Amino acid sequence: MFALVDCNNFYASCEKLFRPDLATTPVVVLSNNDGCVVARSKEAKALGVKMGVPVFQVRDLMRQHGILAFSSNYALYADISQRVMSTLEAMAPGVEVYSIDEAFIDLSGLQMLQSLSEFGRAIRQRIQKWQGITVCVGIAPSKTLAKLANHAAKTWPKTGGVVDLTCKSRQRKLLALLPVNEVWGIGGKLTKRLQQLGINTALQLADAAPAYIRQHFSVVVERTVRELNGESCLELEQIAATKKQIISSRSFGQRITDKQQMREAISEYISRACSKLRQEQQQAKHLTVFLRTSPFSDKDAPYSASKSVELEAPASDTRLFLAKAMQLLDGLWVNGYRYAKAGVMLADFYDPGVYQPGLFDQPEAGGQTAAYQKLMQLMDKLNAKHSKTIWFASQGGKQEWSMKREMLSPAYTTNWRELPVVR
DNA sequence: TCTGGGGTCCTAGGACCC
DNA sequence: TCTGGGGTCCTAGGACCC
Repeated sequence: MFALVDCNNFYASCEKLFRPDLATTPVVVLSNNDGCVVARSKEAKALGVKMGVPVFQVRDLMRQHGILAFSSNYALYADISQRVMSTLEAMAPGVEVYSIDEAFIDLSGLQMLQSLSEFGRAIRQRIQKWQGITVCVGIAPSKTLAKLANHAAKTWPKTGGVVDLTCKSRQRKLLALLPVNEVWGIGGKLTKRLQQLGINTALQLADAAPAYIRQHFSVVVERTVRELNGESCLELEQIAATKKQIISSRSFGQRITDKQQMREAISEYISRACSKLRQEQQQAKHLTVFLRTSPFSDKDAPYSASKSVELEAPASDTRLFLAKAMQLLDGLWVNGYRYAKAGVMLADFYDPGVYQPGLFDQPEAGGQTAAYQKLMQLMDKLNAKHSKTIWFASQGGKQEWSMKREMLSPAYTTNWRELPVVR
């Protein structure tokens, strides 16, 4: 038995947390670069602001109704998220942190102690009281059903924010009400293809023969069908799997047309990616660099390209990756385009020390020495206290291309200088 | 003028092996 | 006239998630 705990309007709720004056104000949170709406308070939803819409398309609507916008403040959201998750971890032995605002809980065994809906309500009350964040709880015998139960808890206030789908007949009642695209794992493309087969509701998908679905789609969709029938196919994953790739990329605050600026941006992304890599205690053997113009502009000439390189041996040395990335950039850069975005990707990971080199391999110059390790450790340590204490000259100082964040709220809980003040 | 970022998994098809 | 069968590995692309 699983519970899915999901924070309501998470980013928007975080923004309101230290702003009681905004309790009933419609609020939206924007994506990086202040580009799209990625979260909406319930007031903003009611006014018809759609998820994912570019801000410039709803500017009038926002002005008209006094909708307040915030730039993404990940330092704040990540910290509040951690507090919510540790509250959950204190209440149940098995917790899988699934995303920044939701977690699955293993309920097996807990039934003996109390009713599951009661447990759901207890979670809700405690997080409301301790973190000031409202959550909804869905309870069911499979993760996919727990997701739907949570959806129901969010949709119908009468439920009090907790829905228990233990009972088969309640499951079917809910499934009949929901269109198939509400099911976890069924996106736009699959919805279309399912509809062509006459499958429109979640219940119709649940009642399809698994073999038939396997034949027309894939094992993934087959698993979804089984899960919808209460057969648990997806386990609780408490230990986060080691990453298989690390991407660092950003759209630019303003278009880049100058190669030197692009070198700075790529250097910045390499530096971030390598520091993440060391945090994971991994080494990477594969590097990709990509850049592109805006896919939305119809008057700019489009250009998108990527190049990759294999290192001779896995590494996590920023300097080594910087050098390789600059070589790749030389092969990618074409004068005359207005570049909108670039990024780097590290892949093909190894635990330090396990890679078996080829007989004739030369270790990359400056790659794996003890001195390098000390240098990187020192850099990481300095930057952990205050990010950007120390950086590579190639990352640039002014970073004129860096992302727009014009409506950023304070890092209330993670920066001494930005603590909320009570007067 | 202005449109996010970071991931995972699966499949099909080609290359290659014996 | 008639030209195999079975398998692995890798990659690109597609789909999904939050």
